[in-house]
Amino acid sequence: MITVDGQAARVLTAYTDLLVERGIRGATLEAVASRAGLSKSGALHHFSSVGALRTALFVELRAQARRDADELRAEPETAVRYYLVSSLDRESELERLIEAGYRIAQTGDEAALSVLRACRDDWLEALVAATGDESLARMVLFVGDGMNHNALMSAPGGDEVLAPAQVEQLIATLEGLRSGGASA
Amino acid sequence: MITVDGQAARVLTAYTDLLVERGIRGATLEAVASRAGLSKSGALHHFSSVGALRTALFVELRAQARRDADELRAEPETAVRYYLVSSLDRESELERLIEAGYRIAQTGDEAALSVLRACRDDWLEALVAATGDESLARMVLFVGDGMNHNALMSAPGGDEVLAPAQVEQLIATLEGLRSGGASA
DNA sequence: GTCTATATGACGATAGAC
DNA sequence: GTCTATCGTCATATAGAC
Repeated sequence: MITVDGQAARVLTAYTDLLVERGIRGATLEAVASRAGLSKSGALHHFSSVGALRTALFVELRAQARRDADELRAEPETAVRYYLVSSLDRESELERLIEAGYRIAQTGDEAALSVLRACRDDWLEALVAATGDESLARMVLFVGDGMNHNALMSAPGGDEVLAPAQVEQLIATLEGLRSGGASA
Repeated sequence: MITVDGQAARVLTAYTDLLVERGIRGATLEAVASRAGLSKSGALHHFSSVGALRTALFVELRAQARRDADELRAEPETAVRYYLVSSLDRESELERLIEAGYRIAQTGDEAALSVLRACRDDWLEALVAATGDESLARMVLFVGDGMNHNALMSAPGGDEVLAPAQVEQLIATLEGLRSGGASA
């Protein structure tokens, strides 16, 4: 967490984790407070309402997404691989924030949708800058979202849809489009 | 609706629509009943509980997905285009059912996840059969999911991320991988 | 800062009249 | 089949003690 400190960060982390692990219905104020080791009122001392907690999550997500897009730009050669591989890293704080934001967005929350759109635009721009090919950048973005979407619905301990070798194959195919120019 | 008739179908349609338009929080029994022109008890006469309503939605989704996969197999030449274009059709009943199922799945509902996985497996198998290329089939699946994901978070009346020309470009690129074999 | 206790409101479900 | 009325539960938020 880079936008909040101390106990507030613990509450925000608990909120994010519960959204990811149990969905909107499981991320109640009581559950969040309990995971952070506080009572409901204790948690509400740090964020004046559940709405304020959501807003804090959006700010954090936006900040981390910007950083991530900057890293993509800094290493244009490995940008495609980096974007796809990190999309699949279910342990990273950024991926957890994205997923949490997405869950909130699915209740119809306009602010969440707006933040997610802004993040996507950051990544698309960074991928365009890194590859110099808008069509390829869009495809990488979509494949990443698609892989992500599928990872989110995999069975708890079940077989992965996407074995490491298959991820490599996807990356190779997309990298092949890069110089080949078979697309545009 | 092919698995239910009459008033029950109206209730199920109302439930699906509300899930899509307002998310889990907006799809309450009262809202569903009201949209179907009934009181809560009136709606509960057709589905004994909200859980039964969910189950009916899963059955309907599964049935329509199977049909759709069969159509993919029946026309292997146009399967890739068909899959991608229909993924973007936000008005189709099947796409609305998928989205509704996905919203339920995000609350942690295991039955919903299981149905969505089954549908995805149907489509993947059908795309493999149609293209004869497992790697390409997976990529088409992911791109479709990614486009879908992005369409879901577009602003109400805002600019689309994906202009028709860009969709055509994506389809052309993926079709190009089909015979070219640059991937496998 | 953190707690307990409580007010207020929404939701799902049932009872019983028509 | 459909309604009105009501109960039980759970969520957010506030009041006030420590």
